[in-house]
Amino acid sequence: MADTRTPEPAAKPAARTPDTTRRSERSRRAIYDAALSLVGEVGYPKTTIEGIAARAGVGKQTIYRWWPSKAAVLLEAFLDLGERAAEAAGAGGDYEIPDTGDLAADLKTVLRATVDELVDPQYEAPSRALTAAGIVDPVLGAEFVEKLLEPSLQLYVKRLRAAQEAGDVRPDLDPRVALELLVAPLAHRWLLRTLPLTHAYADAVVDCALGGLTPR
Amino acid sequence: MADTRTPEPAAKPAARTPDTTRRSERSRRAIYDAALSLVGEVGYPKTTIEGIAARAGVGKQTIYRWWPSKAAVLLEAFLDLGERAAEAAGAGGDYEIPDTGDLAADLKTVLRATVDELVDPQYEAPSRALTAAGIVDPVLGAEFVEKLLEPSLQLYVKRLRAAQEAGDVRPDLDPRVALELLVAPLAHRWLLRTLPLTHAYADAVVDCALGGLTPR
Amino acid sequence: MADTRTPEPAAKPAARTPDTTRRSERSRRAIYDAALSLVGEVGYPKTTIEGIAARAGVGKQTIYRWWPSKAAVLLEAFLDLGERAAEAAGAGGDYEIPDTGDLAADLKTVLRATVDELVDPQYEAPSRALTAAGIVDPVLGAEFVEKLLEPSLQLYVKRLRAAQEAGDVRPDLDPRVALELLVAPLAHRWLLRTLPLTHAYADAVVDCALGGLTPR
Amino acid sequence: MADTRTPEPAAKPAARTPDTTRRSERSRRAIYDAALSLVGEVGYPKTTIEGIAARAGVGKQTIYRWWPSKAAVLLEAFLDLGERAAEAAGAGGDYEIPDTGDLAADLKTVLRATVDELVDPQYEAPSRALTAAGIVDPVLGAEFVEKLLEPSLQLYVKRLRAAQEAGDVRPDLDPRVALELLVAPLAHRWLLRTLPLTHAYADAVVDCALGGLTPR
DNA sequence: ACATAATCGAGACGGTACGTCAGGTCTTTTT
DNA sequence: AAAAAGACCTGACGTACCGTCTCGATTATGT
Repeated sequence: MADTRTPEPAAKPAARTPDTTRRSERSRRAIYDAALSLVGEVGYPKTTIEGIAARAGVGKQTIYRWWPSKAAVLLEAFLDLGERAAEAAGAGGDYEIPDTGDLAADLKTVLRATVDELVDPQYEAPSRALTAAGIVDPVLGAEFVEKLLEPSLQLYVKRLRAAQEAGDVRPDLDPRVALELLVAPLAHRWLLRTLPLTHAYADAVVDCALGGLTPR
Repeated sequence: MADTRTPEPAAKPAARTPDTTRRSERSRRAIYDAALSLVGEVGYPKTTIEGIAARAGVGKQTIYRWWPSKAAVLLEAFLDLGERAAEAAGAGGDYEIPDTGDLAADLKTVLRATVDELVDPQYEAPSRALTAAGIVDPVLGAEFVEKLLEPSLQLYVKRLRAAQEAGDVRPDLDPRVALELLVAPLAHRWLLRTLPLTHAYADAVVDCALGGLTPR
Repeated sequence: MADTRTPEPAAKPAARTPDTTRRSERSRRAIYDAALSLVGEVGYPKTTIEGIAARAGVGKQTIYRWWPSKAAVLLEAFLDLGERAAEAAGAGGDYEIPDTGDLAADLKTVLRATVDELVDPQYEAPSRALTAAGIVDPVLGAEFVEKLLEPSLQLYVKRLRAAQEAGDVRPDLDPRVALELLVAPLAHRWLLRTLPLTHAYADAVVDCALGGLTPR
Repeated sequence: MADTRTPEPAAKPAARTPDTTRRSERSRRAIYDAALSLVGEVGYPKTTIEGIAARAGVGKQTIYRWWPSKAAVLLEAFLDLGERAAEAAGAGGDYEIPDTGDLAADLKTVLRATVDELVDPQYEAPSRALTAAGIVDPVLGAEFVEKLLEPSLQLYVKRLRAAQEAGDVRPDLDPRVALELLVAPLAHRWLLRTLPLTHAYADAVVDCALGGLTPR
């Protein structure tokens, strides 16, 4: 969508900018599909560009022409997967955290859904792979955060701001910090597999974060 | 003739167990050093087993004999680094979270130290690499958590239990959940580089987690 | 005490001379057997010193102590095989080409036997391997010729000299040249597999060599 | 061309057939040169595929793609050397044994030339290596004989047939047997280094073979 | 008879080369 | 002009052996 616009008038003289208008949509789709299925089947490290090209019925150069790395392919494929899922599910592209007036309940709803998504076997392999790649490669990591993570986090910022206005959250708090108190524990358990990631845990995190550790 | 008799009652014929007593201490040290320095210099993905062997002045087989993978080498090297640092620093091998009676202050002290360690350039590359490898490879991840992470987390459990007895923390809380409220946000920022990881952030997390998000 | 004296007035200080009297006969036998059987089974190039040691139930060093190379092991093993065969077959260690007075018949008898030996599957693999190794390595080749080939050739020299005295062979001929006219064609066919090596061919060679190519 | 079609309904899935038309002539030449020079310098056993690739400035895979073994590379390199030498020397690609009417003289001419070639240091190392490899490996040996040896031998067959028609050679003789009486002794001395290989020896073999061993 | 010393089995070690796999570039032909 | 195909150089993979070396544990004399 935003894809059709050339993202850069290319400052770099060495930047070989292939003509986006002539790009084969068929190939791109096939590459996305091949990349995701391969990561699911054999894991990220054993997924190779040659393998993706072969399964997609595509020349290697077609991949190298449009993506700088295996991780970049997977990131785009994953974004595309999300978009397609969004299109399929809801008409509107934008999600919101519900605001029923009951902050705790709203947060539990959302975090439970997050738990479900994280443990969904279809998504797990590629998102782990992507996260791990981003941890090691700062450039990829920045893109990962910007395109995939930050939009979701902004939803929390919005909901928490509303809660502050409603008097449900202390007004002096930075919503960025608050949000991380809610989201980071789930991410932690998922990434490091320290303990099982369940709905009960999501509830406990919400209660604990809202009420604080100290007695009242 | 001797071939026909099973020299081992073991089931797995593939289990080649080299003789640990004959192992060369010199080689092991050299491999640890080479692995850590290479990861620091060229990054984890460009660190190769051949490279480690070459820099350590060691045959490749000596690495393959004792470790199953590059990640395993690095994990052990990192553990060894920790041990040596511990030996050098303090006489006793055991650390504790201080207990001055002021829980918030104690936690801030520890989390600030954690921040310092995470951004220490010497440790950053290998620990990122290791964490990322553990995220993708469950076996390695389990080992990483068990040997490196869990011991640290237990210190929080202990300190929080003490705080519960002292009435500084709500007695109904699971210390594991509480601890993650404190630790996970730091890990989150460090791993995903969403926002800068500072002492101020550590303090904010402690205040926020102890006091809770809702007004009192 | 014996250690302090240099066991050899030799120039080479590196000359490690193991004590032959303490040598293990069991090991030597086992090494011979292992070497011959391995060459028969997997061929000469895939026969390794480690493999011989393993099959013989012997340490690698025991081989390196007594032989300079794989080829040397095999050569000795082959010589030993010949000796044992000789001991088993005839009482006397010395062979002779029969002298019935009929030179052609005597030569045919011997050359037919040679054909049989060359195509014997048990001997073929090791002797091909040995010959090939000697072709490439002059030192080994010299030993091969001296210990294995030359003794046989001397039998022809003797028989041909007798034939010259009896007036059956032209007196001006060099027996060395004459002998090669008889033996080399067989060796040629065997080594290069140009055409089948048969009794009929042995007979043809004898007739042709004795009578000459030109009409009489 | 027929190569590119046929995706193959064939049974063998292992049959990887690279596209000959896209082959790099530069690489092939470089590999031939590197192989021959290395064999000349360090000998056949110490010539490695890695070494050939390095000297030729070629990837190892480029060798493995087109040849099954080190020996096969050398064989082709040697054949190519012969072809180039032939092109350089004479216009016509075909050689003949001269027919001056004096069979003995003609044979001596050719066999002396053969002697010269065999002791030529440039050719000696690779041809010994090739011969030895062919002795041990029947497949290679067959190719060696067919492509390198047999064409030369056919020249003898032709000359000997002519001699038979001219009445210089007994008409009942098989030219294949006769030819081996002439050629094999030279090969024997060359391969096994029993005695020096000289022009005088070539002459003696011719005289002896033509006249026969028995007195006339 | 027993201490002495070399050989023995075993196998870890620093290396070299193997044959394979994939990366990323380049070229050729097809669409 | 991009795409499918795939040959090419590069370099790492993990394995197999090389020949050296160090370990106890046998032997096997030679005082």
